[in-house]
Formats: sequence, structure tokens, C-alpha cells
Amino acid sequence: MLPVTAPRSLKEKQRQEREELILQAAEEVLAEKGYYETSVDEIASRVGIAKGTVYLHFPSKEDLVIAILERNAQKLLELVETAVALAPTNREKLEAIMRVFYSGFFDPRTSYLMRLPYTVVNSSDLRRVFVEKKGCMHDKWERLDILIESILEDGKAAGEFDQTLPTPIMSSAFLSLLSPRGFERLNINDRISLDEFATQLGRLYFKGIAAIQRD
Amino acid sequence: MLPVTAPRSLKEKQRQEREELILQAAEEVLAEKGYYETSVDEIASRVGIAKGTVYLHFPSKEDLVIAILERNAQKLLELVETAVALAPTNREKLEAIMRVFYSGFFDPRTSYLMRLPYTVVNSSDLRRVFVEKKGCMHDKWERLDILIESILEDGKAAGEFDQTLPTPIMSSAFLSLLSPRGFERLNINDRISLDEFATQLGRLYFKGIAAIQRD
Amino acid sequence: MLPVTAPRSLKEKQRQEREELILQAAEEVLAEKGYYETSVDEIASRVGIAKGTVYLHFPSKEDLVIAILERNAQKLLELVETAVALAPTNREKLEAIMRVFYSGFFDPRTSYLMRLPYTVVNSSDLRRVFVEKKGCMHDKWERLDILIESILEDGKAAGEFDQTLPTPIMSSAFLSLLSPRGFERLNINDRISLDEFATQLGRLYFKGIAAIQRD
Amino acid sequence: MLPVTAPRSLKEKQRQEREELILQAAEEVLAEKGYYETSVDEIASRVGIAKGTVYLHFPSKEDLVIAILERNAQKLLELVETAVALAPTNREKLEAIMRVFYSGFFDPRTSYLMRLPYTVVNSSDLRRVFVEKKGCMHDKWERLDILIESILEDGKAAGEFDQTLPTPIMSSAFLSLLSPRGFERLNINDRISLDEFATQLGRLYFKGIAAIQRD
DNA sequence: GATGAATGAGAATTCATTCAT
DNA sequence: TATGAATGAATTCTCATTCAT
Repeated sequence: MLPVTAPRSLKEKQRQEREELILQAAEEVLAEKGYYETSVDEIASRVGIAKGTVYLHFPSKEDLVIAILERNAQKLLELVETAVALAPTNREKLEAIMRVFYSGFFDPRTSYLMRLPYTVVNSSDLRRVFVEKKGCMHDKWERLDILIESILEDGKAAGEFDQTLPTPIMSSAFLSLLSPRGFERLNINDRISLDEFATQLGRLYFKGIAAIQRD
Repeated sequence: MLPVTAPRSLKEKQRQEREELILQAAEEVLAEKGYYETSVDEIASRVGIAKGTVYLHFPSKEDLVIAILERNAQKLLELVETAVALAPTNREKLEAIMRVFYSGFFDPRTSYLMRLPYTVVNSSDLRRVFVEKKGCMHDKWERLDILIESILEDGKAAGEFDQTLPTPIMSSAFLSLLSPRGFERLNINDRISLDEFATQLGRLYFKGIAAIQRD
Repeated sequence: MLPVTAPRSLKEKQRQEREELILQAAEEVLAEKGYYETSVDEIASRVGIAKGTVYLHFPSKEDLVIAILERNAQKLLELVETAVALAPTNREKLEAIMRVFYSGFFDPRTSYLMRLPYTVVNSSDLRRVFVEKKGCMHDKWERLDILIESILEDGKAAGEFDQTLPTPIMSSAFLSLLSPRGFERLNINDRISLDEFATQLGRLYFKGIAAIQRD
Repeated sequence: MLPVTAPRSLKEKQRQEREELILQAAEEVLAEKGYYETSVDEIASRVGIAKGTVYLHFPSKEDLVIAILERNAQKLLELVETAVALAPTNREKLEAIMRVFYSGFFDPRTSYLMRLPYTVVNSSDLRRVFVEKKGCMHDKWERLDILIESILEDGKAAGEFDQTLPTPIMSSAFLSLLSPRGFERLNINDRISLDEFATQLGRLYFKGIAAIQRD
């Protein structure tokens, strides 16, 4: 008997490959030019296909971007959860999250992966369009938030973290410190390795900048 | 001789007043809708003038926004410098900067004032257009950076701040913590006053989140 | 004192003239090509203006067509009502309506005026889009219907018209006979004057085609 | 020799069956949405085949519609000719035609059959595309016209119909009265049976609406 | 100066048709 | 033969910018 599913899964495979190419090209252009300066035409021509073909895969430009955001946010979340699961202490869990974000931001292979969701969530323009209006990535971002807060709470319970600091402040500050701008700012003048950066930033987050650490 | 300067300065005054109205309306719409969703038409109609009139004052939409950014960045810088000058210690100087930013972000009267420059600098989309391509606010942001770094260096020299942390990391982290998203995130669920927020964030920045602060 | 209203009304006049030109060009192209084969581009280029200018006057292609339909239906209704008011007997009122329709259809100066509304109401494609979905011309067509039925009822009461025929059938048949296709069919082979056509059709409507008119 | 014709005619049979399915699906969608709102995609998916398959049977969307129109016009003509052949008098012949049209329009099983040709012939938009440009249904419509005129002429010769009315006017009016809109208009408010409608309309056509039927 | 009508390049989206598989 | 992915011309609509009044 001939494999009936084969042709279907072949087609499906090709379809997915094509879709993957579109998503990648779109990520690329979006990262280069931003949402508003990116045209569907350009995405298509970068893949080497016609404009109409993009619309065979995604019903609209917005939906294409949402697909990228959801996918990347999902991947990001998985990386974070894995990293957290592997880290033994609460402090190391947080440091692991930092490393996931930063290495994601600056490794060209995964750059778009994380930069786009983070950028969209933290830019007011795109936030409005995608996050607030469409609820895009809402669940993923919430899970990330919950994860961080639970690490902080665990750390407090374990006496590792300062119980007098409100957890929301701690998590909010933590998310702020993850901004790719932080490392970009540095990289312009002072060449620094990502690892070094994450280490130092972790130290800062845990010990603060004060010299003598008595309250 | 006819009083040539008087009418001129009268005209000039009216001109400046009108320009001010345009800038204010533009700030308002930009804050509401973002750069790309804002049309010159809407700005003009909010001022109650014709679209063409906007172009008598600013050669392009981009230039109008640049004017706002430069102006607000300038004002912001002044506020920061004043606050810094008044604060006695280095830690208090940094805390003062935090307060300037946060109260600026969330006081409706000055909200646009600071949010816009900060947003633009920290969003990748607009950053590209205004900061990187046009060099917009470059000098102001550099001065802010220098100011912060000098405070940090002074603090290190005075033994207040940890000398083992690289100054660029410290300043970069400081700038990241200023993000308006930080406070927004909190305000959704946990109502917290701006003052409380700035105080706690300052504490976190200086002492870190660790429980027992011995290295 | 200068006439303050003058410049305004001048502008307004020009605006209306331009709008009139657009409406006329649109009527023309629509009559030539039909709704779906007509592009906004073609309308604009026939007026000798840019595409965008059309959108200064009408928010969408659909709205432009609706404006034409409403206007023409309105004008048509006025002509009908005037003609009816002037005709002494009920039979003459109905004949007057026939004349209004037919002379409207075939006088090149007013051709689009009536053909378009009648066509749209009686074509199933456009009916769906404009009449059913948008309620376009609904009120005008209803008034025409009421007018015709009241003439028929009056005629019945006066003993002029056959009281055994249901009024809705009579009015429906009357409206069917108004179809421009009726005259067009004739004009291809048999040249006939509009007046002659209307007269004969009136006779048919009143006396039927039977030779000896005893039931 | 292998049975060459048998498989061929089997294939041919399947081919024709499929073509029939396409035609039926197309009629259905066309009746629902109209020519311009109907996509080849929708037709194909209603048959459960791929879009490309439609093009194996018909060289273009237009040709598919032409096939439907020709076929339906043919069927309509046959029904009319049969009905005419069976009716004894000229008046009954005309009444039979009316019944064929009206029952065709409103019997869901044959609705598309007649409505489509009649609609296309009487709408100005589609008339242009199919009838005038392509000469679609031209011969059938002409035969119908000739049939009606010959009935009218026979009736006149037999003293049944008014000899002073021009035959073209009579036939043109007759065709106008067949419009499906006529019955639709009625059915909205006044529920009336098709039979009743045809009877009354026939009476109107023969005797007119006048009360006292002496000239 | 002030106006706002006009412009026209450019964007997103659709869909009949083709063609490699 | 059947498929359905790919195409790309065509369409509607937007909006920054210009310019005659």
C-alpha cells in the first residue's frame, strides 16, 4: 500500500518551510525597520516570493506580526522555564533568566526571537496595537511575571531575599533591567562580554551599588 | 524712523505662541496615538488651525517631532541638573533623578515632557528614525549619561558606591530602572504611590534585593 | 464692512462645483461600465483630478455611488410628484409618471439621472449591496410606491379603475412596465418616439391587449 | 482491439457529471452573491474540488457563467415552447409563458434556472459584459421574442388581440411584466400565491386596469 | 501669513489565472 | 487528471506635503 499520508505531509512540510521563510524574513525586516516602515512587499521580495503568497499564509500584515510575536514569546518562555528549572538557587534562577534574555538579544541567531516581543511589550506605540488591542502575548507575559514573582517569594521565604522590599517592585525592576537597551548602551563605547554584563548586572540587582552594605 | 523692531517682535511673539500651541497639541496626540498613528491633520485641527500652517512652523512632521523631543529632552535635562545640584549626597542625587523622571512620567502636566524622549530613545522603531538617523537628542542624552557617570564616580571616590562594579554597568542599569513601564506594570494591580515607588526602587538600586547584605 | 461670507461661500461654491463634476463623471462611467468595472481612478482621471481628491468629497467609492443614487432618486421623485400634481385625472397621472421615467431614461441629459436608481433597484446584484444592505433610496422608493398606490386607489374609488384587481398587483405591474429595457428592446429594430411609446404603453396598461373588451 | 470507446465514454461521463456539479454550484453561488462577489474559489470549494479543476472544464470565470446562462436560457426556452405548444388559445399561450417564468423564478428547484438569464438580460451591468460584449444568449432571446410576437400576431389575426397596438410594444410590455422583481415587491407585504399573481397579471395584461372596458 | 484643496506616491489586500507536481 | 500554491495586476484608500488664493 502506498503511503497515503506522505504526499499530504510533504505538501504540509513545504508549506511549513515556506511559512518559516516568511516568518524569518519578516522578523528580519521588522528588526531592521520597525513595524510601520516594513511593507508586505518588502517581506515578500526578501523571501523571493510574490506579495500575494504572503497572504496565503497570513490573513494580514498584523496577523503575520502577531504570529511572530506569539511564536517568539512562546520560545522565550520555554527557554526561561528551562533555565529556571535547571538553576539550583533562587538567585541563580534569576541570573539564568538574565542570561537567557541577554544572550537571546545579542546572539544574531536568536536576536529577533526575543528582541521583538520585549520591544513590543515595552514600546508604547506597538504595545497599544498588539498587546492592548489584540491581547497579543498576554498569557505568556503573565506567566513570565508569575514565574519571576514566585522565585522572588520563594527567595524571601528562604531568607535569601529582602523581605521588606515589595515583591512587585522587585519583579518590575528585574524586568526593567532586562531591557536590550541596557547592553546596547554599553556596547557602543565599552566593549563588554554578554556574560560579564549579565554577571555584573546580577550582582547589582542582588547587592545594589552601595559600597558598605549595612542599612 | 518707524518702530521696526516692535511690530516684528510682536509678530514674533505671536508666532512663538502659535508654535507653542502646535507643539503642545502634537505632544498630546503623539502621547495618545503614537508617531505613526498621528496625522498632521489631527494636530492642526486640535490647535484649531489649518494643516498648512503647521508647515509654516515646521518643515515636516518629522521635524515637528524632533522639535518636541529636543525641547522636552532639554527641559528634562534642566530638571535633572537642578535636582542634582540641590541634592547633598551622591545617593540623594541619584534618587532625585529618579524622582524627576517618575514624577514627570506620571504627572499629567508633564507626562509628555519626559515620556516622549524616554520612549523614543528606548523603543527600537522610533530610535532608528529619530535618534540614530537624525541624531536627535544625542547631545542631551550624552550629557545625562555623563552626569550620571560623574555622580557614580564621585560616589565611588567617596567610598559610597561599590568600586568593583563598572561604572557603565551602573549607569546603564540606572537608566533602565527609570523606564515608565516599570511603574505602569505596578499600577495595574498594586496601587502604589509614585513616592513610595521611587523610594523602594532607590533602595533596591543601592542595596539590592539580597537579604543579608554582606558579600 | 467687507462681505465676510463671500470668501466662504466662494470656496463653498467651488467645492460644490468640483463635487458636481465628480458626481457627473461618476454617473457617466457608472452608466458606461457598471459599478464593479468602474474604478475611482477612472472617475478621477475623467474629471481631470487626482484620485485623492475624490476622497476629499466622498469617504469611499460606495458612498460616492450612494450620493449619486440618493440625489437622482430624489430628483426623480420630485419630477414625478410635480408631474402627478399637474395631471388632472388619475389615468393622466399615471401616464405622466410613465413619461417622466421614459423621457428621463432616454434624454441623454437626464439619462443617468433615472436609469441608475431604477437599474440598481431592479438588478439583483446592486440591489443587495446598496438597497438591502445600506437602505439606499429606501424612503424615496417607498414614497413613489405610496404615491402610485394612492393614485390607483383614488381611481378605483372614482370608478375609473377596475376594483376587482388588487392594488399591489396593479402598482407592481406599473413599476415593471417602467423598465428602460422595455424601450431599449424596441429601439433596436423599430424606431419609435418616446412619446408614442409612452402613449401606447399607457393604453396597454389601461385597456389591455384584448380586442373586444368584455370580460 | 481494446475497448477504446468504452473507457472514453466512461471518462466522458464522469467528466460531464463533474461539469454538472460545477455548473450547479456556480448557479447557487451566483444566485446568492451575484457575479462580482462570487469567487472561483468559492465555487470550487462548494463542489469539493480544487480551483484549478474548474479551469479544466471552463477556460475562465466568464465562460463558466456563459455556459450557465446559455444552458439555462436553452432550458427556459424549451419549457416555454412546450407550454406554448400545449396551450390552445393565444391568450392561454401567453398566460402559460407567464406561469413558466414565475413558477421558475420562485420554485427553489428551478429558481437559478431562469432568474439568472432574465437578471443578466435585464441588468445593465451584466448585460454589457455578457449579452452585448459576448453575444451570450442572443439567439435564445431572439427566438423567445419571435415566439411571443408570433403569438401576438396570430392573436391579432384571429381577432383576439387589439390590432391597433403595435406588436413590438405588446411584446416588450409582456417581457417587462415577467420581471421577478414584480412578484418580489408583492411578497414583502402582501402574501400572494404565484398562481394568483400570474392570473391577475394575465388579466391586467389582457384587459388593462380600466374599469369600464369600452374604448 | 493662513488656508485647505489638491496631489500622488505608497500601502494593504484580493482574486482570476497559471503551472509544477 | 487533479491539485492548490504562486503569481501579480488591479483596486481601494491614506496622508505628508505643496501651493494658489
